[in-house]
Amino acid sequence: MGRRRSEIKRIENPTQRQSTFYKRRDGLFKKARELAVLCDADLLLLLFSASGKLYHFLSPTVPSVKDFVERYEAATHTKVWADIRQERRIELENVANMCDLLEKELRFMTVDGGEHQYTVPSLEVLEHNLEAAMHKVRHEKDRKIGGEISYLQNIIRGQQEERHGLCDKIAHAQTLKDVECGSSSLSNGLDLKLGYN
Amino acid sequence: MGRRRSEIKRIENPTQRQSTFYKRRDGLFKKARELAVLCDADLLLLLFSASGKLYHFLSPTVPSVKDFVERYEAATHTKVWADIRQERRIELENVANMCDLLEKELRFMTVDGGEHQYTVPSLEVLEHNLEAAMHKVRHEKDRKIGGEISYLQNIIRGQQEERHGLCDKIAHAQTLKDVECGSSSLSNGLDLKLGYN
DNA sequence: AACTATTTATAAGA
DNA sequence: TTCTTATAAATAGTT
Repeated sequence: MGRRRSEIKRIENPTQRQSTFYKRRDGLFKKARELAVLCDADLLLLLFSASGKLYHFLSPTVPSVKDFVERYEAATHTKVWADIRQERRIELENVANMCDLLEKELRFMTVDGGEHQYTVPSLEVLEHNLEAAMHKVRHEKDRKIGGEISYLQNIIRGQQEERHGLCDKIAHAQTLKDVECGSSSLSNGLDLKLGYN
Repeated sequence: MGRRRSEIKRIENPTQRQSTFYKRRDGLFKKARELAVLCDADLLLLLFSASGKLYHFLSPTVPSVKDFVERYEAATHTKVWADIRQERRIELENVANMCDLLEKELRFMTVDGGEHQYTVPSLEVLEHNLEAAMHKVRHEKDRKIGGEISYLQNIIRGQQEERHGLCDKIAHAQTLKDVECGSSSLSNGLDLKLGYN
């Protein structure tokens, strides 16, 4: 519909192609809207220009692209996102299984009841592991307690030293006092220097 | 474009609506295809009739609906499936975290090294748990071994009884033989009846 | 973007 | 449905 009949093949002239794109794009969207309204149909139209620009139309009755594609999935039984979901599901199951295993093992090791379905050899492995763990825990505890004790001992030692120092000072002060009281005051400064430096 | 100018509003007559739907659907798809070819554009057109029937068109350059919607996502920054992915990711993370926790705890309990970041009280709890678990494992082992022993004992007992029976029978047979050889054959039947019933 | 000459789409009718 | 056809609408080439 125009001045001349046009073949349906790619328009090589970029200016002409762009012009035609605008006109026909508007026409297409208009037709899409009209169809939706006139015939009570739902439609989604996504359009990328050659330059990558996006134009889209969604009939007003449809809330979102997601809902629409889900409807499409349901209609075609062609699960658009099935692979992603599948991947995720498998990944999740693997982790969950691992988790279950660990939890089961752990539950047996702690106090709550578990199913008594262990064989004697596996129980012996468990016993061995527990014994090893016990030693480890005890060692760790001792180390920690040891550390705390030596920390406290250090504090005490420090305090004792401090106290010693104080005692000495007090003792010295006492001596000075005694000296001061019982002798001449001439040799005071000298005495201090000799005895405490 | 027809015999008369038509308003763009829902066609109430179902027959007419259906007819118009067919015509305009064909027109729309034709226009879509032409636009794609003439202007080198990519487009996706999903259409549901009022009765729920699906018609779709995907420009030949685009391999799938999924790819197209992904392109749409990239263009709009409107993550169509973001929420699903998010949900899954969170779910997965939760399980993985739980798994890590359990594994860490378990690793400490078994032989390999872990980070020594436990406090003394938590080590005492661990020690207590391990002791409890140890008792449980030992008890379970004993129970199993006990069970197997008594099972074997039963078998032995059975075999012993069987052997006893056989011995008796042999002894009896011997007796019979002795009697048969050393006495008259008159009282044979009576002897048997009295002694072994 | 606006203007037409033309082509194309389609409403109504068969 | 599908075809026909009168007419409305779209648009190619042009300005």
